[in-house]
Amino acid sequence: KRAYVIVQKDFRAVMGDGGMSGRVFSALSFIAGMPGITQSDLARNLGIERSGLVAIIDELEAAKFVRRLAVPGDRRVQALHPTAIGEKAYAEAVAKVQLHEDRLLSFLSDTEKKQLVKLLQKIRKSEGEAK
Amino acid sequence: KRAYVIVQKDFRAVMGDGGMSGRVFSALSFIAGMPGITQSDLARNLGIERSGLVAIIDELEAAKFVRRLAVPGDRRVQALHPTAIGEKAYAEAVAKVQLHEDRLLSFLSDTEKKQLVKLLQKIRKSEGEAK
DNA sequence: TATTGTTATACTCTATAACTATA
DNA sequence: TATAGTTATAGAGTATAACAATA
Repeated sequence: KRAYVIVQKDFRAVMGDGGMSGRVFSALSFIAGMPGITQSDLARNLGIERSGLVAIIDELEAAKFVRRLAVPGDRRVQALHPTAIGEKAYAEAVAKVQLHEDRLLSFLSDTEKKQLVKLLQKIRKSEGEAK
Repeated sequence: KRAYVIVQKDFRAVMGDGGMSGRVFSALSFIAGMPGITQSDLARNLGIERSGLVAIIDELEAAKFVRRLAVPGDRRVQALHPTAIGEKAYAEAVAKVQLHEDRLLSFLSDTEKKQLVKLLQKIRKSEGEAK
């Protein structure tokens, strides 16, 4: 059962060498998938504190991957939108991660891959329910 | 496929609330399983640097869970051995982790659990091979 | 020369607390 | 009062570089 620990390390390593750090990639992933998300909501989605997210967004904004846009209705919030450059960079990062994933899972059959994904998604879905 | 990220977080959280930190638990796990292992070998097994291991062993020794013992043949090395207290604490920690794991996987059937473990072990085994 | 354990130091990631401006 | 974004600060965890003792 301790295999999990090893697997965790694998994936952290795989994510790590994409030029983009894991946390930045994750943030960009959410912003690309949910344009207009606020920083607070994004922090909740990422499971980190709002304060920690600031540096990540600063980095993404400095790289011109993301813009902070004012929202008409509520002047407190700043909606996060991916730029064209950001979307391109994200697509490239996804491709890289995909490559590593494929290599890592190359010795599993398609059926096994599907099984694995199904099982992990089941675990993930139950996440919120467990008290 | 992004389910992995979520799952990683789950397991880190699960490991984290055992009173013992994840890295200390992992170290104790290896020492209990391979009594007499040297610090350098243990660091290699854990995938961290020798320097970082010192604090962990200091902590385990302060808690009387582990002893550093001189080795007759080579006066540079210090063999790590679990104490009776350490072995008891380890067994209890394992039980705690097991409980959380069971809870987390409670909605999977036995067959599914076996499948999952088999798949993850396959990934783990290939780890060293990938270049 | 190489290796073991160690210290010192710096960097990354994250959390907590406090602040501001809005609501 | 409550919330969004921010700053400052501190704590883990890890890595690198250097050192003394030993091989």
